[in-house]
Amino acid sequence: MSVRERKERERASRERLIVATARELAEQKGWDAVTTRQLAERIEYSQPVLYSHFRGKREIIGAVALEGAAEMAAALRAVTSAADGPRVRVTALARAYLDFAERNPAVYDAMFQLDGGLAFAREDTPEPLKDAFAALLENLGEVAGDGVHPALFTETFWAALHGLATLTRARRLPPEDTERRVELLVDRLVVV
Amino acid sequence: MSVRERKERERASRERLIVATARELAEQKGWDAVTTRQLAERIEYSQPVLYSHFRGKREIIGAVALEGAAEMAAALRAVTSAADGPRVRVTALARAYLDFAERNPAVYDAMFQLDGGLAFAREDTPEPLKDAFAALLENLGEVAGDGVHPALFTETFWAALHGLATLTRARRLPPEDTERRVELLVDRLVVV
DNA sequence: GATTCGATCCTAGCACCGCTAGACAATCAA
DNA sequence: TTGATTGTCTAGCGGTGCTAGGATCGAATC
Repeated sequence: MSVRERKERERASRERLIVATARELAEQKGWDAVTTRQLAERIEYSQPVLYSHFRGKREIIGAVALEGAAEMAAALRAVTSAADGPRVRVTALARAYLDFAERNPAVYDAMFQLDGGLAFAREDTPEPLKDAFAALLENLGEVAGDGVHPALFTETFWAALHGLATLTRARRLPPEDTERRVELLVDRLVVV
Repeated sequence: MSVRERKERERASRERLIVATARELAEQKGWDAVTTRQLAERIEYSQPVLYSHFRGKREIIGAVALEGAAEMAAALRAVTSAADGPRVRVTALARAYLDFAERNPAVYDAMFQLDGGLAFAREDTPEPLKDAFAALLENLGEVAGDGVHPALFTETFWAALHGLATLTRARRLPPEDTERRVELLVDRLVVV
């Protein structure tokens, strides 16, 4: 059975290569440049190989999104665990969120802008997505204020961050004042 | 010169037809279905005719975006002028904004998600876009609170609305609680 | 009224896209 | 060694945005 196992390992390894390469290509040249042909050439296999791992391009985007969600959750927890006081934590959280979006625009798009075929806010939502939301909830729930449901507050705060991230990157908002917008958001929304 | 003028009128009329048809098609079947072939067939001309009016698909999206911006500005002013008291006005504004986004998803995408080749937040920004932002600023500036720049406040509030609109439509947020999220946003952000 | 000539529009085609059928080669079991 | 199975590739389908070049048509001139 060891031969079979080796093959399975190799196959899993190639799948990771596909996802990593798609991500890399997307960050370098944008998702438009992530064509099945380009991707196949970069991994040095033919196009149909991609379809033996994923149903199509959509699923590849979804895989990148899941990878990104796990990273984002880790990044958020890293900064919030190092901050003490709810107010300081939330500020750090907001900055880390926007920082992640800015540093990984393609991954962020895969998560929240593109269609990766993933289900959000449901029971069958993939674990990494649930966990990323949980990372937000952990820090935002405690500053929701009396009578405001923690999840609802988290959703609203998240939406505001998402709006800042996307409008800024789409050049709809000038990037200079991002920090002041974050401060305003935290000042007004957070109840300490 | 009357012949020339008639031709110019017809040409302008055809241009409006292209934009209106693109918008209609986008709302019916999504922007992916707005291909130059589909569009050409619907207006009953050949593909190259499109390129005698617009540089390419991007510019057509841009034209739809401008049309949408003018409409949105009008819609926002319509509801805010009928509401008295800053607080009530802002609530009405927020609802009208999200309502516009929900009723005209393709137009909203053209304005804020897709690349229509338009410049935002600059001197050379097209007038309809400036005016749509102005419609927000008119109502939001007065509730920014002391020491907070009206434009900065408007940008932040807008970003929050944009986040709600896009995450909800992309099924990242459950649609049921939209109203409560808006209330929370207005409650916390607005200073009366 | 016939004829030129320029504007206008269409046919045909380019290089690319996502995706897949079917041929082929490599590997395994008997 | 043979036969079946698995894996991968080549080639191709119908689609995309966009454009070159020829046909057509109508206005202006003789």
